[in-house]
Amino acid sequence: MADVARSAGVSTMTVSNVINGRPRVGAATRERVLAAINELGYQVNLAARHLRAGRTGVVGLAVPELERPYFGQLASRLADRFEAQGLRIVMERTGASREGEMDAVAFSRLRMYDGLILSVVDIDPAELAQIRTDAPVVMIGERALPSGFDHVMMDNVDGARQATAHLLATGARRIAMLGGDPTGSANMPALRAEGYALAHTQAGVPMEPDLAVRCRFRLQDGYDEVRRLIERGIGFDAVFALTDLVAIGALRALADAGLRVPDDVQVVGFDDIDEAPYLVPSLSTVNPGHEEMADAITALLLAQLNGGGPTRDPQELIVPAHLIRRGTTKPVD
Amino acid sequence: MADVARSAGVSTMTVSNVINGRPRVGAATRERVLAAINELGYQVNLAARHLRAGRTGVVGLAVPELERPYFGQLASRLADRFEAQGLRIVMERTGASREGEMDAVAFSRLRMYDGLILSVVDIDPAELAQIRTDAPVVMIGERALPSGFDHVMMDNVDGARQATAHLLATGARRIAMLGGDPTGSANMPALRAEGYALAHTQAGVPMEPDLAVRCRFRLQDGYDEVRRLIERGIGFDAVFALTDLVAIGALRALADAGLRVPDDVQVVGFDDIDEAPYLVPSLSTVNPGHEEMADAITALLLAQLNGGGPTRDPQELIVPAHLIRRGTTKPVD
DNA sequence: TTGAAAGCGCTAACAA
DNA sequence: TTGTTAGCGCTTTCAA
Repeated sequence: MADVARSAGVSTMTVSNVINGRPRVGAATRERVLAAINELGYQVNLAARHLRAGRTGVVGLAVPELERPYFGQLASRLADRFEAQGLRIVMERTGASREGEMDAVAFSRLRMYDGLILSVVDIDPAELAQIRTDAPVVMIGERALPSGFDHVMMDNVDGARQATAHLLATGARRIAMLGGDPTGSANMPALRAEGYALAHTQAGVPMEPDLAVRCRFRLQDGYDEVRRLIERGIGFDAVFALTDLVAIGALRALADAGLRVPDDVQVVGFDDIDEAPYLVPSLSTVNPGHEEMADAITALLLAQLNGGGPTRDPQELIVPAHLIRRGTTKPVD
Repeated sequence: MADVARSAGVSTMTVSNVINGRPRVGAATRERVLAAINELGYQVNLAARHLRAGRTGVVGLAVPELERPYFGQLASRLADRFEAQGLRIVMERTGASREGEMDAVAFSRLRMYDGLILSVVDIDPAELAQIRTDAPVVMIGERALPSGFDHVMMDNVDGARQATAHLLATGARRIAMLGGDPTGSANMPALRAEGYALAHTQAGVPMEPDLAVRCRFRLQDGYDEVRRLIERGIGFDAVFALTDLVAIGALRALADAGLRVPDDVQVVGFDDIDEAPYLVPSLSTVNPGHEEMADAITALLLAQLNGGGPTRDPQELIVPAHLIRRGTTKPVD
């Protein structure tokens, strides 16, 4: 900028004024400055501007994995909303690890982002609470954490309960659950497992431990675990997959085994990803309230941004989930 | 930092040394500084550090849409590679618009990113060439552009040719093409359309203009266009979808119409997204060389980063594509 | 309408 | 081992 100023025979301040389109600059001066900028190929240094301004205009979205459809679709919804406010959304991954998640918080604390939306998976609630940050942060995804952060959750328990209840109502009695994590307590698999158990209790149907299979959230995992159930001769008449991706893998394994969906085995997923209605048969799944979540996240973060940090008491919001009945489940009798 | 220094009774330089783990600091001093940091809740300001260092350790990946599986999966591959080099990948969207793409370049030029990977869709080649930037940039996605940037492409023409040739070899004679853009010349749809045409010419099979349908790359578009073809009574015995997402939409429309795949209508997609092998029937598609592209992109960008900019002549790389035969196509006789 | 001075928070280079 | 100085590139404030 100093070069430009020198070349145009003005002060850096005038250059700054021209660049930022501030009014009180003479036309001739402006011309000269613009010419110099052009000639020298000058470009603003944002790092410096941010240092000065104390803000970046960027909102970070940190998710476990960049390739999970759910997160891509969430990012897209958030980007729509934040762009309308003149803010950029950038997405990065934490690798679903404690470190990655702490890193993301650190990164935003460190003023690269004006605000951060963090999908927490592996971080310890106690550890979270310890983080001292005055940077705007909204947490998403898991259950109520005693963390002191704004927090938007989907209703994992009730969504899973609805899915399982529907399967039971359509006559299923042996429902395999793919992805349940019997160990954790506040994490997503545990919550969805809770809903699965709740529906069984409410319907007075006993659960079979062999049918609760722990697995990760990839296509391959759903496929492998269903195959394994079949090979082990463990009979089941329905599958509740903890994510749609797992459900897609399961559907493939069922087809390979010659089992018809939904006649022999019904399937319900969770997430209602964009692809769900287009599968053959179309996937019944739990819609976690996509638009409402995006709205809530946006509103909470904007409130913090405008308020200069987490001034209010931390908000906790649970967005209602609802079951979408499609082709992989039978109609209720 | 000054506060910390004052509180610990040392200079800011010593604080800096402690924070960055530099060796020559007395143990007692270090303790005192750490205590002060802790007590004051001090956090480094990265904007300042970047201003100083002239680099950010971040590589930007700008793609048309965050929710397209292809890009999520590409991002994941790139993140693996760059993280191994101690660099963060952050992903943002351009909206497939000229402005968005120019913005992305501007943003990186402006030193928010050490380097940028840009998936170009809508930007004008001439305009691109004009951009004066000494920031490391690698372009991906489209055909050779006279742009002066490093550029990694998939082999759109040959991939489409292989897909179409396979359909012709299995007996298909009326192949609908979904997504072809008859107008553009250097863009992806046009290139894939070129491969489609080439295969017809080589096989001596005439093309039917009604079968080349222009559409966008969403699930819904594939669905709508196939429905429309059927409603208009335009017969076809195969579909070449310009992306896998479009293919998935098409498969759904075929199923709705009671057409069996691959017996009545064969289908081939393009991209080989992770979901393709898990569909029922599994999707035959063109693998554009995922790993090779990620390797090439990483190598080119790292070379620029280490060389301090685009010092070499710009490189252009075309990664070979290959057809993956799965369940939506018939075996060759 | 324009400019000079000061400082955002950090660290390289050098001095003590 | 620790401290001083200077400056990265920008913009706010105040003066001309």
